[in-house]
Amino acid sequence: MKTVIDKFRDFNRYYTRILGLLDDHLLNSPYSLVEARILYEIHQQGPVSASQILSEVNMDKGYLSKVLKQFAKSRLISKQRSGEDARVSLISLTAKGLKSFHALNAASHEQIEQLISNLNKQQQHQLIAHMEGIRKLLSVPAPPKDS
Amino acid sequence: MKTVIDKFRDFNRYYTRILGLLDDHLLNSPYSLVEARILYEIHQQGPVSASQILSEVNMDKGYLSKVLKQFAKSRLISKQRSGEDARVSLISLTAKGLKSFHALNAASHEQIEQLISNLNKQQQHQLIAHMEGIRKLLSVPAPPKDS
DNA sequence: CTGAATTAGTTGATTAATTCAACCAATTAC
DNA sequence: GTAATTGGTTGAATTAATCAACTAATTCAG
Repeated sequence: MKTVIDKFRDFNRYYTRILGLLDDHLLNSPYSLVEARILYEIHQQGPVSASQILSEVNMDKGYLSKVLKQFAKSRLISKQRSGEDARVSLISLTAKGLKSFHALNAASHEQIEQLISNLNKQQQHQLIAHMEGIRKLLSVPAPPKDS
Repeated sequence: MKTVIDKFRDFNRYYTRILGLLDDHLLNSPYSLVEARILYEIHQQGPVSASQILSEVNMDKGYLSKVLKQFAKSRLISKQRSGEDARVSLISLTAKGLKSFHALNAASHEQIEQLISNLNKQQQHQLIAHMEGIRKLLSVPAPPKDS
């Protein structure tokens, strides 16, 4: 009999594949998965510092710096020095960057739409309920020590 | 209000991160995520051909060939020509490969254990139920055309 | 049967992705 | 004020991944 942990790992393999499929299709765009994710974060968080992005995305800061440099070079983002702390640059999407983001977004949206196209409304909501259930459970805090 | 698709994508970002965390920790091993996955498939499927692995894992066949070559060089796997079809090699783990696999496996197991350590039995089963629910829903087939 | 097309897998060349440590400049802590 | 820390950049190096060309074995079509 499979243990809870085995089943968890089964799901991880399964979902890795789902995510992989989505990426592949998304890759009619010139952006890699992480680039897309970075664009997303910049879009989401308005003017944002590199370290704020890092705290969301979990990657090497040197690498992020290079990706951002590329983005700046191709005019997807603009940087503005923070008044509060002159070390940090606040990054925003340019109009061009926003456009790229929207294109990516639409492609990704379409992929998911495809994926759930066979589900009726009720099933779709069940699906989301499962996802939210997982998140909730995986963020259950440790019980307080009764010291 | 967020749509079903938006929520689905939220979950994808969330779960990407979960998977990323697991990988990172797994990477006290000398193996990359895909290498680990390949070892897993060889272990799982007994003597297996490269193309069978490809059908599970979804990667470039040239790249897989190189990874397998490395594995062979470091004596993790052995190849044996298939009697049925002389083009295919059937791949198995050597004793050394099995040992490496077990080490990886134990590390991965431990990670998950950690992740669910705050959950009681009932919550753990809920978690698995959610995962299985997702799998089931995402494999709902298209309705037959009533032609 | 015979030649054309397909399939399994390999290889070399090339590009893309990622890491790493050293580093500068600004800020905070002592 | 000086030391330590933080935000970010850079160059060098390594690793990962792609791609097309290729060999050899197999299948398919006539």
